[in-house]
Amino acid sequence: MNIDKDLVAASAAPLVLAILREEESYGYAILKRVEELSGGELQWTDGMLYPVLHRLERAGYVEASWGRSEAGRRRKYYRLTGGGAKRLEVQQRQWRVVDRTLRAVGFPAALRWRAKEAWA
Amino acid sequence: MNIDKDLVAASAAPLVLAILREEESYGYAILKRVEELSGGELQWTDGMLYPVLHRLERAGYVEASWGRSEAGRRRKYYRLTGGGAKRLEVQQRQWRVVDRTLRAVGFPAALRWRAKEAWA
DNA sequence: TTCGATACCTAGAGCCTCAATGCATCAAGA
DNA sequence: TCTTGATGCATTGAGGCTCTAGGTATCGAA
Repeated sequence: MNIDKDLVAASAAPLVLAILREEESYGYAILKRVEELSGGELQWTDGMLYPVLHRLERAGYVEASWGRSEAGRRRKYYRLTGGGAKRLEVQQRQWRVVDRTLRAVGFPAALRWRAKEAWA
Repeated sequence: MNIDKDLVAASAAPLVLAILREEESYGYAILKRVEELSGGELQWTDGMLYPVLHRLERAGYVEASWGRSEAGRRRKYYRLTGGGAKRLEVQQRQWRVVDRTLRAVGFPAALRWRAKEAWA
């Protein structure tokens, strides 16, 4: 599904931070994780993700370090910092406020997220 | 509550369209309605709303016409068009996809919206 | 007459996404 | 051996958006 630019912009940072809260990860894997989490509906391009990661790093919400895959490819691993965790909580609160407001004016609630197998 | 720029950008058009789906309205009243719907958490400035309304009009999602209040002040009334209604449905679907994805990665569900009197 | 609420609008700074492009490695298959 | 697809990181330029700050004007009440 095509998602509006603004909505992508609003959800990119929170989604990345929340993914890194699960465990540290790297660009390409984050891309795949987003696709998986959304049941294939969200498909980010790498060209939009890397600037987001760099911005989060500049802001101190994530830290990066170079590593390697088992196969030998270089990877840049990102970890959530303490500040990033706090930031994520703020974003969650903000998201809730907006989501509640939209529901109040007739936006339908999200359907329950079906188990992953439902798409397999 | 302060809401991030990107989240405001993402929610502004859907919220305005949804408000106009209730009934036709004008700038100042929309501002008040947003505050009311959000329980006071969202406080838009007029400087951000008017450009949004103009953009929606250019896009054909709303139509405008001048009127007057009982007291005689001039008002520009906006109505949702057929295209705007369709657009709103698309935005609702998009919002749901993103919201579900965020929940899948640990975002808390919105608390049930309490009755308006709860804030009075 | 002055102030707060009502009511509209715009300009410029600054920020962001997106598409396109580039570089490089690895595994698999022709 | 060579090519292709997946993996992996990054930047640039065009275009679009919000936000702050400002401007104009009317009405009712103090």
